[in-house]
Amino acid sequence: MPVDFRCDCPFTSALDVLGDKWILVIVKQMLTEGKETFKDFTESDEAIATNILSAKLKLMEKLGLLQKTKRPDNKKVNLYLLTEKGLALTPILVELANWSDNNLRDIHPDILSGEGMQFLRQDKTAFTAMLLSNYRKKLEKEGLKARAIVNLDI
Amino acid sequence: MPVDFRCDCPFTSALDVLGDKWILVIVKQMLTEGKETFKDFTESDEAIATNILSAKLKLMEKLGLLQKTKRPDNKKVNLYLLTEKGLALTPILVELANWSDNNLRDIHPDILSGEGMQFLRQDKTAFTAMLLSNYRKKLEKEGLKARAIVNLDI
DNA sequence: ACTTTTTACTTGCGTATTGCAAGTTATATT
DNA sequence: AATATAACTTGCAATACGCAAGTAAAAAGT
Repeated sequence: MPVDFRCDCPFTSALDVLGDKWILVIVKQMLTEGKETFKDFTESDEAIATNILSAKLKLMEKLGLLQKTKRPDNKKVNLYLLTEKGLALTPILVELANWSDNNLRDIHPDILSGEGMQFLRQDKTAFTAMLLSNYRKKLEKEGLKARAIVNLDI
Repeated sequence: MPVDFRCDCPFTSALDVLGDKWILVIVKQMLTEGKETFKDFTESDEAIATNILSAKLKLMEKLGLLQKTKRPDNKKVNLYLLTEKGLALTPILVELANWSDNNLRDIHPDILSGEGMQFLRQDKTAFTAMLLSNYRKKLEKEGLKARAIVNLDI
């Protein structure tokens, strides 16, 4: 699974890495739902299978999108945390959500329009900045406080 | 192939539709390389297989991302042209290219840095607007002029 | 101390998507 | 009328995805 690039186009190369059904969903869950452990991800709405989750987390670590660590007081639970390279995916996610909001409702009427989406509609840039700032705050606290939930009910 | 949605999350729903290796590449080729016929797509750098191309074009038409038409004087050649819903994907593509430009060079050093990418780096918004405006100009001419190339050598 | 639960996986197997090569049909060109 | 071109389809191999079950190590409960 070492990602082979089709050509030198920056658009296509991004899709060689991100063009699947799971990687960006996992980033979303970390960024907007505060998920950080293997268990967290398996309990999500999207219901990722454990074998795929395992493979994707490994790949994402290899790609440098996330880092695998542990809390000093717990040898069992692994923490998966976004790196800067992973955090840099935020604007892509925001554009994806924005596109769904504007263009997918005809074939999928139940798409959520919660507080988060309304914020996004008003100010995309501020929404992106908020997600990043929340996650960075969470990272700072990591190791001390057990959990700094970022859940926004998108 | 009727796209089934995993849940009601706008992020995830976008990926249910766009989360594959080809749809956004096809949109990119239309938007930045002036591709519009079946033949055009098969001749690309990315080398999409004809069976996959056929399936994806059908799906994209069904999703309303593109429209299939012909020129009045030619019954053989099909034209695939982006709709507004398809054009609305432009900001996503721009963010993808921008992410590659900034984060993928370590594992893929040959990523292009042409004129287009330099424009993108300087002003993402203006770059997006330029792509859209170029494509709309091309659409206007369609039917009269044979080809309004948008090729930017990204 | 020892039994149970929790977490983080792996393995096996079936299904779905992707990819290659070759073939087919209709239209256009010579 | 013969050849070439465009737009496909079909068959089959390879890869990715998905479910269910099982395992190992650490933590929690008694």
